[in-house]
Amino acid sequence: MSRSSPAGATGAGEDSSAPPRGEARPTSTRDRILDTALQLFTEKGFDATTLQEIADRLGFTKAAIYYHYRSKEDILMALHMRMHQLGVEALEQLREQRVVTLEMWETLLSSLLDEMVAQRPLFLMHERNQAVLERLHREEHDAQHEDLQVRLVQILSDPSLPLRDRVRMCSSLGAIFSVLFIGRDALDPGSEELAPLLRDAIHDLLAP
Amino acid sequence: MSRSSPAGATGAGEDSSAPPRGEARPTSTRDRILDTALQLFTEKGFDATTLQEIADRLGFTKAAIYYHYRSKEDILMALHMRMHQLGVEALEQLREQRVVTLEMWETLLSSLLDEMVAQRPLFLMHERNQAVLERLHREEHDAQHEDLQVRLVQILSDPSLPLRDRVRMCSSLGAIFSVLFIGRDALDPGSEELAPLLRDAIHDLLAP
DNA sequence: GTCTATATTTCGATAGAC
DNA sequence: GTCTATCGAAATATAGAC
Repeated sequence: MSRSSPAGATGAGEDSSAPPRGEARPTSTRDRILDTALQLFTEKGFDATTLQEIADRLGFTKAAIYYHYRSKEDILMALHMRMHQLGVEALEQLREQRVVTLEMWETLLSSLLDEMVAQRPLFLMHERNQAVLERLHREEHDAQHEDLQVRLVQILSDPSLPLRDRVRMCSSLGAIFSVLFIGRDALDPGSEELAPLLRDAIHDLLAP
Repeated sequence: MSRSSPAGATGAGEDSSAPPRGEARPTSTRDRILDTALQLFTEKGFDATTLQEIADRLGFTKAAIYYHYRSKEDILMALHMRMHQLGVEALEQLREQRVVTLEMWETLLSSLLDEMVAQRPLFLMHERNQAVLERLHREEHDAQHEDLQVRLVQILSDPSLPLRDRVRMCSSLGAIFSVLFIGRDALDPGSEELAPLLRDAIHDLLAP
């Protein structure tokens, strides 16, 4: 408990004091661990990934990781927080809104789509490790976790909206996920044509 | 290798000789293990579930499970096969089809929706354990696994279809998943109103 | 078919040198 | 910050009695 190392007591909080403000991003070891973990957690799943493998891929030993993170779960949480932040920023748009209209939802999904395309690996990892992440979630209700998902459920549950509209809001969200994840081997997600076509589909779905 | 027990060499094949053809389904121990595993794999994930827990919940010991299944993975595979069978039957409809039209896709999704509603726990487990299942998949290319997903990718990749249509086919599939899984806490999946509304949404998505 | 051990292995985590 | 070495805790799987 009395260490003077990066693995400090913040749990999984991203180090907000991004220190080396340079041009050729030095990529801290801490971040390199995160990147490698992201790959492996996605490929094999969190539980099936060992710290040994992460260390091997980075060229040092398992023990070194513990200088940077307190536990394996901490690494996962750090990744989760990265993504969580993106989602929170997206939902920020409709903070304060009493009621969410179909138009607002469409706007929201449009920016969410951009973010997901840009950060697909992160979302993919999340998708493929739902069970573990939800377990960690349960064990950490201490946090400020008015989580993303809670807010989403809140919106989609709003009884002042017709069920029809809520079904379509949910469906349009699913459309994004399916094209980026289910269809990731069938529809080239890098293609420039894809996003506009998906936006069109979403638009049709949300038309009154 | 020379056992005379149910855990025989079939790997994970469902016992196709459904023996006790009675009215009050005796529910074999083999099936009860499967049901319990389904619950736990969904709640906590495959890796985080121990055979001990499964046994506890069933009221006998870990060792007894090994009489019925050769390994923990075998249990997962048996569950996977249950679901796989459903998907194969659904896709059977468009076996022989040179090209899949939007109309055919809509019909397919309609029956898929029925099946998914009826077997939601099974699909939910699958959704929440993608990483493990894909890993097992890789290690078992020996099987007849022209898997479901392969066939799906095949259809959604068909270059003779406009990209626009393929995006919408994929989106409509995602709509089902999202309403049944993402929105499972927001939109009561048991509701009678839900399926028709979802079908309407899918129809709009697939309109030419 | 189910039990009581027990073998075996793997992996997260720590201690302490450098 | 990274290393070697090791501890300790599961958890899968097996052996053999009942």
